[in-house]
This record gives sequence, structure tokens and C-alpha cells, in this order.
Amino acid sequence: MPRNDNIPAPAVRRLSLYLRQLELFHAAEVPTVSSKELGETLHLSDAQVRKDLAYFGQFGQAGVGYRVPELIARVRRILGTDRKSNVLLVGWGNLGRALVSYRGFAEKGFEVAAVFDNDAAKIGRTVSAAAQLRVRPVADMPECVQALGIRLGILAVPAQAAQAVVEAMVQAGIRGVLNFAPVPLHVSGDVAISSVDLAVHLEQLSFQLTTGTE
Amino acid sequence: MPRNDNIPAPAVRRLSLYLRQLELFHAAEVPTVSSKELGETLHLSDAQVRKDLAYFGQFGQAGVGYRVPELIARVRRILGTDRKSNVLLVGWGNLGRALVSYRGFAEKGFEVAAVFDNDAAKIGRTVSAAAQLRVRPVADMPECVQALGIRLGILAVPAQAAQAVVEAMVQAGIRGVLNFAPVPLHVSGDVAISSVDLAVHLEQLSFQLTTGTE
DNA sequence: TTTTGTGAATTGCTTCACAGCA
DNA sequence: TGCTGTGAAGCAATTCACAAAA
Repeated sequence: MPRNDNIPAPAVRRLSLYLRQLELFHAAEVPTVSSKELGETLHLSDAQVRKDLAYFGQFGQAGVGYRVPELIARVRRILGTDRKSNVLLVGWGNLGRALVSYRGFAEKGFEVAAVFDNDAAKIGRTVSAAAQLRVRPVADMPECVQALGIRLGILAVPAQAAQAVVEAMVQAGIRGVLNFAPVPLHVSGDVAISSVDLAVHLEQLSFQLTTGTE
Repeated sequence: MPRNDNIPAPAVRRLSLYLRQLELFHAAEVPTVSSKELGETLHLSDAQVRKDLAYFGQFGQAGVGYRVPELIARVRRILGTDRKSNVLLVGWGNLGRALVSYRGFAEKGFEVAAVFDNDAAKIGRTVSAAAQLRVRPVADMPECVQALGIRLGILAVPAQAAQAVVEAMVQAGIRGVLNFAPVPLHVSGDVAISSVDLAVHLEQLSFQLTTGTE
């Protein structure tokens, strides 16, 4: 079994992009791809693709390339998305609502199975009639995490509430948090945090405009 | 004038985080910060902070640190967010609606000044009564970009439409695109693209759970 | 032939450690 | 003394280039 750790973080990030592209190739019924083809669609060198994949195992066939369906299955396994999993969302605001109805999560096997908010006006509101999902108070989180086997949570609350809420999430047993609040979060123990600051991305584009755009 | 180029990309990304943190310090009326203090809140070393800032100029005072309001002004200048700017959004779906009402953009000086979609059922719908903003057809984009001096665009359309729409954006004169569609975009010329794939971020967290969580 | 997997070389980023300034 | 700015050192990631496999 190929071992993790001392795998470069950039390689892990790219692994998700390889999977996404492989799924596009698969939809187009392409049976095999070479590292060169895969790299070109993602603006990466063939050597980069091969080196990255080699961190996780030996998937290719010399002279042929990588068999698309097989590599998809293997990469999903590595990323832990070969099975469906339940996730929760905290923050039933504009962004939270959009994220619950975002189809991309379900396509990757992530089901938003519980929604929390601490605004009394929102608690009890119907999130999805089909899934019989309603907004629940944050106090219900520990029980819910346990009952539904939830490990990942999405945090979409206002900045000033984020630190307190993430602590409640960790307390409830959440092991990984996707944070949309524009503040750095501090957590104890081995909980993974991934932060997405939407405004920061625009800011980075703005910077690239001021210099010779790369 | 300190020169750009050969500034490491990671340093530019962190510059946005420094600014965000400096704004928090400023709100708390902290007059000066040292590289050590700034680094600690962001889990970075003091040397990293100093080296990063030094790529852009000499902002600190030996023995004192960095004066918060001054450094904020300087960093905004560098990032090009010292003035308000108009941006446009294409894709009036769930995500698009959430992004228009997202306050974080306005706080950084980005005003969503035009919204486009090609769904006939959506064209003409009111986006914001206050701003007298309505959904317009994509064909109106070139005229609108010109009239409002728009340089940045947010792309929130379904994956299969993304490539065609980004080409229309570039054609209309857009110079930087924040892309939420889970596909790689290919553009001609010196147009900056920043892609955010929400599902990929969850996938990365999932991976961290399978290994010894870092 | 084509294309992988991988050591070796190279490039780039981060950390170290300290001179210089307030 | 406290802290910045920065060359030098160390480490990490990418690219090169080629032996081996189909």
C-alpha cells in the first residue's frame, strides 16, 4: 500500500483537479489518457502529472497511459469519496441557502443532511421538503452528528460568530470544516480547516490587473 | 518604487490575509503590530511575514513594528482596492443570487453593478430594487462593460455553459474572472482566471480525514 | 514506438541569523 | 532593548531525462 505523509500539499490539491478532469473524459467516453493529455487540459506539464499520481501508487501502463474508469475509482478511494457521506451546514443565510441547493456537492458524494442556525426566526423553517429537512438550533448538533455519522461541516455564518460556532462544531465531533467566514479560525486538536474567502479571490484578481497580468 | 514580478505567488496570496487581519486589528483600535503578532494570528512565522511584506516595500519601523492604518492603506494600494470598482456577475442561479447579496464584496470595495443571464425567464427580473438592478441578456455585456468601466467578472453558470460564457466575457473586455464552475477555463491573451470549486474543497477535507489529519 | 515511473538536477520558497536602526 | 529588512542556508517542489515496459 502506498504511504501518505511527505506527499506535497500541492500534489494533493491537484489530485482533485485530476479527478474532475478524468470525470469529464469519462463523460466523453475516452477510455485512456496520457499524462500529456491530462496535463494539457489543466495547464500542467506531463512530468508533473506523473509525479503527482506516483505519490499515491502506480496507476498507469507504459505505452498506453491511464485507464480512465479505473483511475477515477482509485482516486476517489484515495480522497475518501468512493462512498456517500453526510455533511452539515451551519448558517442559514444567503450563502448557506445557496450551498444547500448547490448540486456539485451531491455529485461528489456529499449530502447536506442537517442545517443549523441560532436565529430564532429561522429555526424550524423548511430547508428541503423532499428531504424533510428543517433548520435546527446549534444546541442539537452533538446529537445530530452522532446519529447521522457526520464528520464534515460547512460554516457559513457572519464573521463575528464564526469562532464560537467552529468551537461548537468541534465539540460536537466534527473533524473537518469548510469555512466561508473571512476570519482565521483557531481550533484545538487535529481538526482540518479549509477556508474560502470569496472577497480575497476578487482581491487577488485585482492585484493581477495592476501588474503585467500573468 | 518596489518592483513586482518574481514575487512568489504564495506571498501575494498571503498579502490578502495580512490585510484582512490588519483590518481586524484596526477595528480593535490596535495602533501597531509586530511581524510576530501578525504571524501568530495567521499561523505563520515572523520571518515569513517580514519577507512577504518586504517584497512590496519597506513598511515597518525597527523597534516598533508596522503602523496598522498606514500599512492597511499601502496594502490596499498594492492590491488595487484603494478605490471602489464595479464588477459584473453572470449566472442568476442560487449561487449567483447569494453572491450578489454577499456583503464581503462591498466591504472590499467591489460593487456588483450588472447581472447577466441567458435564461429568458430570468431576464428583466429585479436583482436589487435599491440599486435599480435587473438581469440583462449576455448580449448586453460589451456595452455595459464599457459604460460602467468594469474589469472583473464573476462566473456562476452551470459547468457546460462556462467556457462559452467566459469567452463572451473576454470578448466584452473583462480582464479578470472569478470562476465558480467546476471546469478548467481556457482563455486567449492576458486575462486572469481564479477558480473556486466548492466541492473540491470538501474533497480535500475528506482526504485529510483519511490520513493522519494535519 | 509510446508512455510510464523515478532518480538527479534545478528552481523556488521558507527559515535562519544577524546587522542596523529607533 | 525590540524589531525590521535581508543575505545566506536549508528545504521543498518541479522539471529533466532516461531506463524499463507494453
